[in-house]
Amino acid sequence: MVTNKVAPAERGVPAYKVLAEKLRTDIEAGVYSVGRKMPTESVLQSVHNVSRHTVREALQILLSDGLIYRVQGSGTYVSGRQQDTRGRYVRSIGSLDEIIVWPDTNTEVIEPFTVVVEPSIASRLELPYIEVSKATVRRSFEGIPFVLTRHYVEPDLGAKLAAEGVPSVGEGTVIGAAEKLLTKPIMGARQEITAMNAPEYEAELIGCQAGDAILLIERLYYDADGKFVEFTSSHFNPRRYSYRMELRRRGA
Amino acid sequence: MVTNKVAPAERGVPAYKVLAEKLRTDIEAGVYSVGRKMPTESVLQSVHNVSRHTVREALQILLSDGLIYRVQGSGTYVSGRQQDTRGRYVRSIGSLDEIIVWPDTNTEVIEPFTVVVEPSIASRLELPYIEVSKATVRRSFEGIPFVLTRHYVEPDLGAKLAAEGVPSVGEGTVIGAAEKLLTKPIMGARQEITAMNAPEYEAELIGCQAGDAILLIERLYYDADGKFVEFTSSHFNPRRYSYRMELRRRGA
DNA sequence: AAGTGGTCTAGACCACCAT
DNA sequence: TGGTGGTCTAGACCACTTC
Repeated sequence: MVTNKVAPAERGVPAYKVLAEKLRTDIEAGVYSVGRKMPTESVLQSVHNVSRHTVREALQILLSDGLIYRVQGSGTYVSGRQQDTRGRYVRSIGSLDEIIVWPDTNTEVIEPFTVVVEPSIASRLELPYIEVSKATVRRSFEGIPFVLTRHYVEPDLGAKLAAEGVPSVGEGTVIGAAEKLLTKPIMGARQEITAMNAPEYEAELIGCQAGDAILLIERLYYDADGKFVEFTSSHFNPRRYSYRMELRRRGA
Repeated sequence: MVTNKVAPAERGVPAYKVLAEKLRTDIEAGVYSVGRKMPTESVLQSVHNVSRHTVREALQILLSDGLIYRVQGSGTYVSGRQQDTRGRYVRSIGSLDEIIVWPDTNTEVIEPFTVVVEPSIASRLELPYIEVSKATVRRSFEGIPFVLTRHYVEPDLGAKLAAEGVPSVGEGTVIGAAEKLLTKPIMGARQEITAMNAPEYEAELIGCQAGDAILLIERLYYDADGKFVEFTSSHFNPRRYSYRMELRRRGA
């Protein structure tokens, strides 16, 4: 019975993650220069004393992060790409983690959580009734408002959030606060992006004219059980906000 | 020497991809209802007569597509959502691979690749001169046009693509054709989404009125070396197209 | 306690690239 | 032809959920 269970190098952290972190650090430190070859799987295997499978799991992480690319029969190469930003409030969003924190912006409460009757929203959250808790907030960047967001949660959760003073002026997000009150972690969100002509109410709050084209982004957050936790509907002024994301190659 | 090499079920297609496709079809056909449990790894293993590793590779694909989610100790669940695909062409895009193929739509060439002088575009592609090759196409879904796209590549590449009859009527994408002419693979794209009021020319071609809010999506594709290969600018009619994506938790 | 997904090992054959 | 990454098997222990 061969069962060499190699103890993870750190408490509770899987070996492949430890290895991936090490390689990531090496790449960012320039140990393997851009466009050049990385060590082969075989080498990594013996150097770090793990199985090939573990090596491949580590490389898979770097691959899906776009740090490396691989060519069958040839080798593994460092790929690297720079970043840039300026002007408008540009956010690069590729995963949920980047939404839960929303740095450098301020929240302004237009309307705290109160129960309203909105069957279509309740149905989106798959609630067995027609009431939901709704709050409206506005976010600003450098003092200039750029988005109006309506948050919808089930009434119970809305009451708890309201009791904690959420949404609150300053930093933090509603979904971030909601997660702390839940047993299951937020697992993901389904997002839909479209354009619409600004209604008067929204236009005034985000600093544009009625009829101007604005971005509408709707998100449905769900927890690990697949239960929907929050629905948000955000109206963005496109001159003050740009939705940017990086698309990466997956497997092949 | 145990070496049961199970022949892939199809010509050259790996077993895990075949299995993933099968499961995807089943999910979309509603064989496993939303929010309910999928078969366990152990069951899939024996039913499809493959190793557990192969099963996990297949499930990994569905996981990264957001079709399923998994809870340790509990099981695998379908996270799919019913689509309200009435008339609109709804796409769910999470990775580059889903862009390179664009099923069920038709391409119409408005203008083939020709060299034009556009300094701002050339600069976006980081070309050392001000000329670029430009082509304009329109895509339709079920016979109804919904997007007008301008493609920009460096003049050399544009000439080669033109010689191959790209863009062409029918299926296939420009970036897909371009990749075949390159030495390095397409690695990713930087994408920016915003809204604008439709100019007259675009409005007419995508079936809306001038001034209507439309979606503008710009993409800058780059290869494994980080070299920019193509820039595209697409104007979508939001009533006929919806940009949908799944945001997932990364590390946790 | 039983069952599920998460991690890991050892070893094999294959497809492809470089020489 | 030898080396590299791609695919696959068999089996093991672990962490966690569920009963």
